[in-house]
Amino acid sequence: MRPYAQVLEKLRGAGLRPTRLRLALAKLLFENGARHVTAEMLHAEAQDATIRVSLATVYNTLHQFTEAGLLREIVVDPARSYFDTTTSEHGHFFHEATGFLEDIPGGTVQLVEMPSAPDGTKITGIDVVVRLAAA
Amino acid sequence: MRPYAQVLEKLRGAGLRPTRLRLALAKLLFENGARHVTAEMLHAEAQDATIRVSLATVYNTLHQFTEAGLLREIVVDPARSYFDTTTSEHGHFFHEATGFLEDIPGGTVQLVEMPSAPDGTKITGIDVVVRLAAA
DNA sequence: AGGGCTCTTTAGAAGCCCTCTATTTTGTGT
DNA sequence: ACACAAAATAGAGGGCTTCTAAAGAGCCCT
Repeated sequence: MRPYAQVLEKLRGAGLRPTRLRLALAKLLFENGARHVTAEMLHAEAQDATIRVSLATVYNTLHQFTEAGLLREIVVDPARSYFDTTTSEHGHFFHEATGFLEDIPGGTVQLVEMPSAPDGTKITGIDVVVRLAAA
Repeated sequence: MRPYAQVLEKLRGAGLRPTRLRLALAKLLFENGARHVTAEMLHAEAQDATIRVSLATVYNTLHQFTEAGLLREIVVDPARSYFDTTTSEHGHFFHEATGFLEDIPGGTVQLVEMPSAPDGTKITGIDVVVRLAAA
């Protein structure tokens, strides 16, 4: 198999130099389905895959990917930042007890009415987070 | 005027001892209309009103009020926690550049369809945040 | 291919919110 | 008032994230 062809294209398309680490992290992120990761999770995963990378680089990379539109940052937990590999508009379930974050399945969560942005502003994103506890 | 009657009732109703600082902070919070404050903002305000209170107490108080249902915590910014004096379900505009948080006016933001909670969980809250940038 | 310039990566320190701890202060029921 | 329990405090400590300065890797041009 040609392991890096896809992610390589992805990085090129985003105008990011395809460095070794970016390729490796991109592979972890984008070749395992829809994912929601924290910096620490991704760092640990990289270690497990014997990719030597510093936590600072993981943060850098996540932010660069986010700016390039490959990731979307989801703010649900004051203590941690999550990054979502699905960048289109969609809602999330957040399990408060475990910190597990997942997409809301079954089509997009939609608002009855689009709120109109205050004067002098424009809407850059709409986040819908449904918080969950054990039943 | 009888300055503390209202907030006193509020604290009593929530089962919180009406201490001097709680009364003072509650007054700042609840007698100035709908508000969205961070711990630091409230602390600064208290100082300005010549209320000597430590930041730790402000945090304690905000959390106690939140648990008692007098406030609602809004997670919009990874760097800061906001507390909202309006506790009913409603959406927010968040001005990313300034950190200013406000209610979405004109009736409640509503979802087209209520998502069903995953097995073994129950919904504890739904947050809708509309992010804004300068037009 | 090699040189040089720029962009990346790194480790460690530092920053920022926020929480914890141990002590002092305040409120409350008797 | 008294004594007990709850609350407030200062300061240290913690966790996540960012910064800094130095080393390394990628890329373009000849």
